[in-house]
Amino acid sequence: MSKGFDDIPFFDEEPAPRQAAAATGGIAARAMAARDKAQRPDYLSGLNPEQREAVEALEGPVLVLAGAGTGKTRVLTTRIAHILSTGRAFPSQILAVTFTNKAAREMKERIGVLVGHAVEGMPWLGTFHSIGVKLLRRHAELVGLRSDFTILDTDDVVRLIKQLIQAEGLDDKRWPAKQFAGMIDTWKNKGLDPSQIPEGDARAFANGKGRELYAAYQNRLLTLNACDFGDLLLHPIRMFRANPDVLKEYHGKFRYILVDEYQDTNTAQYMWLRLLAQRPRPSERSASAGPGDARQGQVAAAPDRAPPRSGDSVSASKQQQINICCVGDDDQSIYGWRGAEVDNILRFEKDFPGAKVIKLERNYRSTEHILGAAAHLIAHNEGRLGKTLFTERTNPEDEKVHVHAAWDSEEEARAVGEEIEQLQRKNHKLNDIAILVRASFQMREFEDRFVTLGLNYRVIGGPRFYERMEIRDAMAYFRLVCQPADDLAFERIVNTPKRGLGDTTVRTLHDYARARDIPMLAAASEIIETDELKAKARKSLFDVVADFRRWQTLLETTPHTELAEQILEESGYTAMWQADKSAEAPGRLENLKELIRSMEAFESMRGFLEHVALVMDAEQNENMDAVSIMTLHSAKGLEFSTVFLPGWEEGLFPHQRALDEGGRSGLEEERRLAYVGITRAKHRCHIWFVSNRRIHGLWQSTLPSRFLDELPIAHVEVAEQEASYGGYSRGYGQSRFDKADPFENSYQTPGWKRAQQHRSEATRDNWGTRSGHSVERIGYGESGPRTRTIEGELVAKSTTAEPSRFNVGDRVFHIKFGNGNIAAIEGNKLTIDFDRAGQKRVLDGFVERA
DNA sequence: TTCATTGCCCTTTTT
DNA sequence: GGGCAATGAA
Repeated sequence: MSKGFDDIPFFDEEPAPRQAAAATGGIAARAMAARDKAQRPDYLSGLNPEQREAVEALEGPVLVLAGAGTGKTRVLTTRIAHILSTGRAFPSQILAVTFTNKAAREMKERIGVLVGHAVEGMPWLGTFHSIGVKLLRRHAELVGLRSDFTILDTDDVVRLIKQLIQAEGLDDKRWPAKQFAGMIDTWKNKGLDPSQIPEGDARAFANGKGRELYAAYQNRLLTLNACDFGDLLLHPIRMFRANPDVLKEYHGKFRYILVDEYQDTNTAQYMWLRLLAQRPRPSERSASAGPGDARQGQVAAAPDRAPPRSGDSVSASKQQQINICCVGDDDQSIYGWRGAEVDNILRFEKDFPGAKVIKLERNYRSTEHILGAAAHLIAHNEGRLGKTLFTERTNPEDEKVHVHAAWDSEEEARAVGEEIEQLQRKNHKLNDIAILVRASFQMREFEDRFVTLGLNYRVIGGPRFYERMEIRDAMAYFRLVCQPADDLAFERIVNTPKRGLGDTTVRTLHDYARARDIPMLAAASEIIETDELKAKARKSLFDVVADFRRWQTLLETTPHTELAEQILEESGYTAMWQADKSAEAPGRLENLKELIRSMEAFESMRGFLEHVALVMDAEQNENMDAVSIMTLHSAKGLEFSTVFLPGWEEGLFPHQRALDEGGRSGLEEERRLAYVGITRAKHRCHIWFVSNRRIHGLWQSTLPSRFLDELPIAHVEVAEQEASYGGYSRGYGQSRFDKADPFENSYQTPGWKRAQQHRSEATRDNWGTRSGHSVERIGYGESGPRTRTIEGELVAKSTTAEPSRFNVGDRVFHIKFGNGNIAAIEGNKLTIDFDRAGQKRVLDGFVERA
């Protein structure tokens, strides 16, 4: 974020009079408002005072800082309902943006419940991208597109960039297209045109040709009449800047702007919102020439494509205020790595002078232990707006947050599995249970275990339906029928199924098309009239062209699902998979059927294609009772009765790369992620760490996460686990937890001191960013689950220690698993075949001779 | 064109 | 260690 941004006034120095909004609603509206004041409508009655304030503060900018589980969505939806039912705006005058389709869908449903039919008329409720598409379809020509432009997904983009890299005569090995796609994405998140990217960035790629390559990419997109996801935001920004009259039209249109998850907005989204929420000063010349923009130095009108901007000053007649309301939680900002600017939320009051800030701190989700743990953890972050969640529901029965240690990830998975089975026996629904991991590779172990146990699970956020090869192939056919200029689609399927149109043919065709500046399909229909291709290829291509011509004519006459089926049939695509005898072929055919089925819900093939471009996920069956396994990132916004948080180890969580690349702020984002994880839990939260984890195929001894140190002892209980605390020799029957202070004395033992030393050395060596860290460790040494974490670490070292006092075959007793025979010994780790509990790995400190 | 070998990556992910 | 993608040989 550039400096000097702060002092750019967001609104006119003198905001329009507040009553303006109500006045435009007319007398009826005012009367309705008055009536509503007198007798509160139902929908307001269930709100707490802060929520109500957030709902009723309809005029002027509002920032709602909504902590986890404080009824954020409720406030948003009720606010919209309130605006509508008090007659302050028509549904079409409300702009409500979310980040995900899921959030948009949910909002729509919930507003529907509150106000009934009116939601149908809320055309501007959607994701940033879907609203961007809507704007662009209307004004495509202003940015050099036609309104039937296609939206490319990341896969298309990478393929396209690869072509460009090769066209530049560069080595596509040395300069991976994927990497460059990522760079473009980053630039676009920041709202940067090719001319505006930092010199260093531009030089870093493709022998210094980064900027040229980016520009070439943008040109290619225009030729293809296509957009990538970033363009869905940037084109509208360009369009508004270059066409103040169009912007003015929308200023007149949107009375109320609502933004969900404001902490996740990136710079481009911020600029987009700013344009829409800001009314230009009367004296100000066209928007793109404003001093603010010059200083910002970001998106300018595309010089060669955009029409000349009018020099007219904007006539700012007396207009009603645009009322923006942003809802978010700075503590849940976890998408910094993909361009989100927490700053946007931290800076809100400066951006929107006179903004009302409302904090929602009353939590309706979690027990006080869970909240206490989460709050204490997140308090270690600096630069927060500072909220403290509280709950009024206290229950002595509530469990503390559990911290468990395990020897390795396998044991971790096994123990979690057991715990889930126990919950299941107590009639807990699996749907209420989630395992939230830091990185997706952690999922595998749990999946394996659950398969063995026969425990239902669902992985959320895996490879998506629309990303599957067969679906993308089929979609490419449909796209090409609807949009003959879609060269990427053409190249994808021209030889799928195999038609003998290999690289050489496609290359020839490609060159032909480029030379004449026409789409490849058009080039194909020309080239088959010439003798540039060999007879065989020409015949094949002739058939392809004929097919597409036929399908295009059918587009208007045949029902789209029927046509889709026909296309897959006639192209030989279905036949291709039918002939395939590999294991996944039947599944793919099934997916294709599913694809056709899902088209039924749409009016036309075009409508369907648009949906798929924007909504990459397909609904999955929620009917099954199953444990959810997902990453912490995808868990945001969800809640579960019981949450397992495995893998709290240094290097994994916080992730090493976050520390290396993000430094202090990287660490803080990791901590927010931990906060998000804990606050997903309603009743039970189990945190795990292991002593050994396999990373990149190598077993590594790991240290417990520093986040464990940052949990408050008052709300945390370190669970007694059969393994992993092996060095911890204490008699059975006298639990540590029988004592008032379970950690009594333990931090004075030589073992603890040794471990602490080891630990601080390790951390000093590995993390320069930790220099100031000891300050953060509240209560280190006096309280906190230090002992156990340390013991867990000691175990890792103790494997090579003295020989075990047991021998293979010994009969032993374990307090939890009962009697068994030792099957194997590795250091102090025993593998024991228990009579009743089966084979377990246990540390020898926990068994005695039977 | 297909299969096999080799090499490379390995945090998080929406649209 | 393993999965995937690209390359090279048959």
